[in-house]
Amino acid sequence: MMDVARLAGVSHQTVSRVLNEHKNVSEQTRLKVRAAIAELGYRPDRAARALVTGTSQVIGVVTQNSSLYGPASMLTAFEEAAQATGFAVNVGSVRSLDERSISDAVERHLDQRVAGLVVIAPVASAGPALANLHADVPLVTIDGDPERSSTLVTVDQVAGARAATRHLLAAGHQTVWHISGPSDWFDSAGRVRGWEAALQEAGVEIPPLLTGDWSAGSGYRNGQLLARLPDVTAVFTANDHIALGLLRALNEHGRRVPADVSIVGFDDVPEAAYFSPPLTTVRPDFAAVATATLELLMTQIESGTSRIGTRRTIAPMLVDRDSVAPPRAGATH
Amino acid sequence: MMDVARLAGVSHQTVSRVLNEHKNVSEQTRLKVRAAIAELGYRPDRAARALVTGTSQVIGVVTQNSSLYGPASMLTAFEEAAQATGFAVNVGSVRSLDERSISDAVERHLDQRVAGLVVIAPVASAGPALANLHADVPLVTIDGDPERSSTLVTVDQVAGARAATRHLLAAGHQTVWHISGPSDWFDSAGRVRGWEAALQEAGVEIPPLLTGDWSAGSGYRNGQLLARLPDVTAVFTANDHIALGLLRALNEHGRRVPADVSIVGFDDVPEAAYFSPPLTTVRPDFAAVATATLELLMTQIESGTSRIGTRRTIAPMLVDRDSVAPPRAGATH
DNA sequence: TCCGGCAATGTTAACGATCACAACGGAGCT
DNA sequence: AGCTCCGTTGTGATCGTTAACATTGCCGGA
Repeated sequence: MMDVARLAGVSHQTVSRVLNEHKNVSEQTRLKVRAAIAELGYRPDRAARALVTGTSQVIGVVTQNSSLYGPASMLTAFEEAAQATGFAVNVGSVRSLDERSISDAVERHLDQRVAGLVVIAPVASAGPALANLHADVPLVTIDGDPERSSTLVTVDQVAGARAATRHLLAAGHQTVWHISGPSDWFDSAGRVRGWEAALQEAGVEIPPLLTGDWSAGSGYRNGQLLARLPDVTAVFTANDHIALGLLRALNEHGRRVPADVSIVGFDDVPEAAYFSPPLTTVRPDFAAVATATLELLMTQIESGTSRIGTRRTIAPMLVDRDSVAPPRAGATH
Repeated sequence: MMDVARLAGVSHQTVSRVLNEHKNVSEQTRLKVRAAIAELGYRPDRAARALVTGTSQVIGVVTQNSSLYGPASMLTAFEEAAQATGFAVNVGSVRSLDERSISDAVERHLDQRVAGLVVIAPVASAGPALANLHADVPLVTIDGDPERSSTLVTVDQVAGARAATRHLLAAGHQTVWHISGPSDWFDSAGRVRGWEAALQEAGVEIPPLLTGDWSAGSGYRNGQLLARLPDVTAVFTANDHIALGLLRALNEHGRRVPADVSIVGFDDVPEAAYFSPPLTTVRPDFAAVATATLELLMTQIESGTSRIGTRRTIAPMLVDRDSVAPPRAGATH
């Protein structure tokens, strides 16, 4: 930095001012300094800056290391968004989402003096870990606990599930079954509530809930059961992979989709359009989640305030493909 | 740090020595210092350390932002491995893998003074970007250019493809068709070579190559073609998603898998076991790739040397499921 | 006894930026 | 003319750590 200053014939402080785009620098010296910077190929040392300002240009993201489609998509979307603002993204993945693991990951990030923290915390156990966070770091939670998190961005699971269920009902089905995600996930709980709400609104019987774990395997296992119940003509699954497993189970039992059973999934994974048949599903807008998250985080970082109680909800969208059809006349009841 | 020193009744330098596990510190003072650290909840400032040592405890990873299964899996696997060694991981994703984008991402990481760099660079265009890297940062390339990269970890695509092709041949098929990935990917090229080699070794006709782009859609489109060719009884696809699209195309044309056509995929995505039928595929060991990468990188970081010309190849494994069967007697020729 | 050597500890000076404050000079007002 | 104000620039001090070197005290050998 001294070299740049010398070459430009100014003081190091003026160089710093140019770097930080201070207003009170004359156009002339600004140009001189920029020229010197370019000539020497100088780049400011982030560490030195972090040392004196007490904050870095890094955002920490805590997520689970599984390659679940939702969290993974959010991570990349967020990373891309953050890049545009000049912030770097530090990932700290945790193997399981228990309180201890999350606390550890958060601590690691705090160690690194991150400017802000994004926690993708879809399960209840993440709540306490964040509540005990003494430090006043800007923090935004994605898919976190609606009861606890002060700043939260979330996909509107209830609306998505309701749309999926209504879509099946509208096709003429008596009722709709549901294979849910793990019960401790908020996403899962929200989808269950939306499903129930839609059935209730339609004044229709609510079938027993089947529970999965997001995996195709759990869809397959629950499908073994559903395939044996002739009553079942419509199923809403908590995600597309469960739907894939279900598809296979129905296949094996000779029940055709959508002729015998209609299915709606959730997530719209890229392959969903190539299931057999192409899957009607609900698409959450992960890019919008990422953008909203970044926006809220930046507001906190810039204002110096932490934990503004803001909530942002992103509405998902039903993608209609070929896995839904009216029930066969007189098939049930 | 001064506070800790005062409380322990030593100098700040001694505290630093304890922190860095220097040898010449008496057991007694070490304990005193540790106690003081614990009591005050002190944690060293990474930025200050980075400033004086000139290096951080951060590893930068450059990858593409698409959610392709392979790269995404490697990223999480690597992140987890790095965590164990106390290193943080900074992701810099790029939208496309052209030279410019990669250079930019690398520059961003260099700005952050990363201790080492991992580039997941599966396409040829990444080569020049890395070659022009003036700085002497420890660097490991994953799936990079075998001709250029000095330190490289890679899945043995050729071996995997050869195993897949042989498996189909062993089932009794006359020959094996192939739908490849994008032609500028090394992974893709390797799988094509392995496929060709296996056919050649068997002294069997090599059918024309079909080209896809990793997506299920490309599998479907190529499948439209293959489904019309009665000769086709065995197909090896460059990944599982292409296989899924192919499966649907065959389905639509009334060709059954594996009765009429046998398929082998690549990647073993978690859902592959629940395709209809469950997909026989080749599983690369992403965790092993991550471990090897970290190991090579750490060697470079610790020794201070950069770019040791080491190459590590990870052998994949064939996972046999239900998408392969012998051809029907007298089906062809 | 004296001295070299070594282990344990302390002292001072960096590292490279920003911040707080001071200094300068020209414009505009009384 | 003299004063204030403000835009522009420069001058230390400072952030929290490690590196380099200095110091102390004890041990063992000549």
